[in-house]
Amino acid sequence: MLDMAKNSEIADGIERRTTADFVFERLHEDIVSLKILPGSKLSEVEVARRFGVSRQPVRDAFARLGNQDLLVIRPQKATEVRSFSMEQISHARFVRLAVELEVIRCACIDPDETVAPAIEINLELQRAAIESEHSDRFHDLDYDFHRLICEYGRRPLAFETIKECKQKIDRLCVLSLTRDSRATTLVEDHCELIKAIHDGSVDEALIVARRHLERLDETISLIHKTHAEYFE
Amino acid sequence: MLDMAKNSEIADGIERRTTADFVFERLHEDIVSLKILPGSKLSEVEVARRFGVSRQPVRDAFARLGNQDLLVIRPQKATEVRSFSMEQISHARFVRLAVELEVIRCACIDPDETVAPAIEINLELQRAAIESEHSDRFHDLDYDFHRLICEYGRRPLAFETIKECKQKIDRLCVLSLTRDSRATTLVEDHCELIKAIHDGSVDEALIVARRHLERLDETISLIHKTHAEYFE
DNA sequence: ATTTGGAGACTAGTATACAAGCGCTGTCAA
DNA sequence: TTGACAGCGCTTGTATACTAGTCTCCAAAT
Repeated sequence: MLDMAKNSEIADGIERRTTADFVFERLHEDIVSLKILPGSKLSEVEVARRFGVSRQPVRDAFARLGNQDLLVIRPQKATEVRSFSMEQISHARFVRLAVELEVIRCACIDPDETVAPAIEINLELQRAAIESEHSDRFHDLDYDFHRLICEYGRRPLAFETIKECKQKIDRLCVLSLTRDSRATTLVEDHCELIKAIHDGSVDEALIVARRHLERLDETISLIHKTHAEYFE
Repeated sequence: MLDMAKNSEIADGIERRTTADFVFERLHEDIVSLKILPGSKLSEVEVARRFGVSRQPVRDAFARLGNQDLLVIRPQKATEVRSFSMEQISHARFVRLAVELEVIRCACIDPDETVAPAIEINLELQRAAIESEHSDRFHDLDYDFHRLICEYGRRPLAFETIKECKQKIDRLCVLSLTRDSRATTLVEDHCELIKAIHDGSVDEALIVARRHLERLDETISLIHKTHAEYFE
């Protein structure tokens, strides 16, 4: 309870970390990992008591989470964890697809070849990860892969946008257990994509990318059916 | 000073409006319209005094503006209005382009024809607006046009994303005075775009859209040269 | 002349107290 | 039995006091 005060002091190596930061990160993690389920009510005072802080930093943290669409805050009403909306999920996926496609187009036209080696290494590691069946490891590598693609297309900031979309969808996909079974297919997609970009065949690359991201859709609609209670 | 308290009470027709909302909106407007210039320092107490409220709602408003990248807030340091960054502007334009292209692709493949009449009317009004040289009116219609395109492609939420990007760029473009001279060209773009979509020629539509959004680039780089002091 | 140290006036972060709206629940009357 | 209404406990919103960093400027020492 009180030990967090110490944490917030010791961890300020580069930037000053506030209590609000701490509360925010903890809550964020709990919400994204579904330790706190959609629809749950969160009281400022209750959370404040739990963390041993005053309401103020909790309030700040709530506001930030609200801005990320994770909480719905209404004056004088209990703020609650936002439940999933098929529209929003679909929109996040749409934006991600749009941005990713455009990044790939950039990569085809004017690639930053200094990034190419890193991609090759990443692909190798992906293959290794699925052989040794480290699905967490693969997940990290997949994340890196899409980041590298953005750098390859000289659009590093695009990954920030992609990341935001990804987070919204990932929160949902925590509910899915079929993740790793698809890993092999996903790696194949990645390889095909890189090959197409190397060959400079824009259209082919875009088709592969589209197919790659569409694989999520079945997972999403499956979850929609099996976990309807978390949808609004 | 105190009259705003009344304002916040009378305006809550649909949803409860808080003092923080009020402060946020006022500041937002002032920042976006460049009444408050990039680099300006904003003090919580000073703003609170100016609006005749306590620091708390101002703090909330600051946090929100910070989340929109309009303010840079650092612990124990004066928060200031974020100056423009060419990277961010360019990124916003990139995301907007990506999303808009994908929306148009949707509109070509599976358009919501119930929206078509509204678009026709909008185009007519655009022509009327530039003839009577109402540039503000044209700006509103342009806004509506891009909203309608999203509905036409059955992606209404996409406009929210486009709007966010637009806002970031528009804040910069307030500095430009050459807006209206281009109106005629822009309307022509709009018409061409709609025609291409109607004809179902996806590639043509995408080319037109690309060209349309690229027109912003010269304006942006012009401002970058003439107003370097507002860039970081 | 340059540097350094410290006072004071800033900054934002936090804690606490109070105000005010919403919703439930229990009671009382029809 | 059922409906309405009052009151209470919950929620968040706001105000204020206090803490603690940061900056600036000026004076004193080198």
